[in-house]
Amino acid sequence: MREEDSNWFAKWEKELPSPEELMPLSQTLITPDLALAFDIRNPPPNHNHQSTPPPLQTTAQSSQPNSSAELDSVELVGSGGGGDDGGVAGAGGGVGSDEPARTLKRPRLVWTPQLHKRFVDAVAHLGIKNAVPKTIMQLMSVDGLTRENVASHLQKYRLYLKRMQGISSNGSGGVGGSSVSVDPTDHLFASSPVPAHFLHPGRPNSDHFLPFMPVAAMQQQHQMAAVVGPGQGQRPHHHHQQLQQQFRHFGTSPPNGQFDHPFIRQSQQQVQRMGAPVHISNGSVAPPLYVEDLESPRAGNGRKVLTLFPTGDD
DNA sequence: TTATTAATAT
DNA sequence: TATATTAATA
Repeated sequence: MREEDSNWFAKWEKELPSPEELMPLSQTLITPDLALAFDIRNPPPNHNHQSTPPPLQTTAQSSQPNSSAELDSVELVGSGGGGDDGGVAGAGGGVGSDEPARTLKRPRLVWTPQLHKRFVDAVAHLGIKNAVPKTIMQLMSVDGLTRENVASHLQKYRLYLKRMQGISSNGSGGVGGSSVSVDPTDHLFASSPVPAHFLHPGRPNSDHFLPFMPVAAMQQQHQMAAVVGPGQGQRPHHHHQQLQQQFRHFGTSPPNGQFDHPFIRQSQQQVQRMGAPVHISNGSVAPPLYVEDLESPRAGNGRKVLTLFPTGDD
């Protein structure tokens, strides 16, 4: 009975990111606006406090076919609105003179599977209870991520979870049968496993045999700005397999559906991240790490997009 | 003040 | 389409 719970719990825990994965994995999401505002173009010296991981990429990820440097995180695609170019004016040109860095519009954030995974992991760690935008954002430790970003994503994610709950007893063997099934829009969410308790929050005693989502090989977007122009469909994707196993876990929480984390304390403003040297918009900002201008990979119409990906695995 | 949600905008 | 933004509400 309970052991079953422990079962999935252990299973799930295995997938959880280790502290080492979580902390240092801070993504380098830099808002171009911020960068521009600071007029930074080169990476400032890394002021580590003491034990910050160095050069990352410890694993056998030696090959980075990316000739464009190890730009591993940010990618912006210019936009303008297909066919419509008159939108630039205004603040766009004035950047640099004033310090509108405070009220600049950031480019759209692209939720890559990796980023989403961090999101899910964070929520899993926090428990549904504490999984509120602010907290999630803090736990994620992603540079440049705003509460709004998370809130927006969380909203959609919750809807997704709700949809998933709807289909519990669906044998759905028929391929050509009914409809309930994969929504093309759920691909992103499907790329990350959903903790069981997410689906049934108030059901500690459910010995439902969880069908478990086929987390087999899912689609994976490579580093590519997912920009789509109006009329231009973005269909073809790259298929890749991703498998990252991690061990090590902390947090001894009972499989009750929710738990909270002992650490991650937020006083008021100063969030002592476990060591993530990330600080961004929030009163004082430390110069971002680095920015790099990349040419739009394939922006049909050119929409400003910000995509960040982690040190990933390929 | 933040969180949540629906509606709406880009 | 995916994400942002807004407005209303708790």
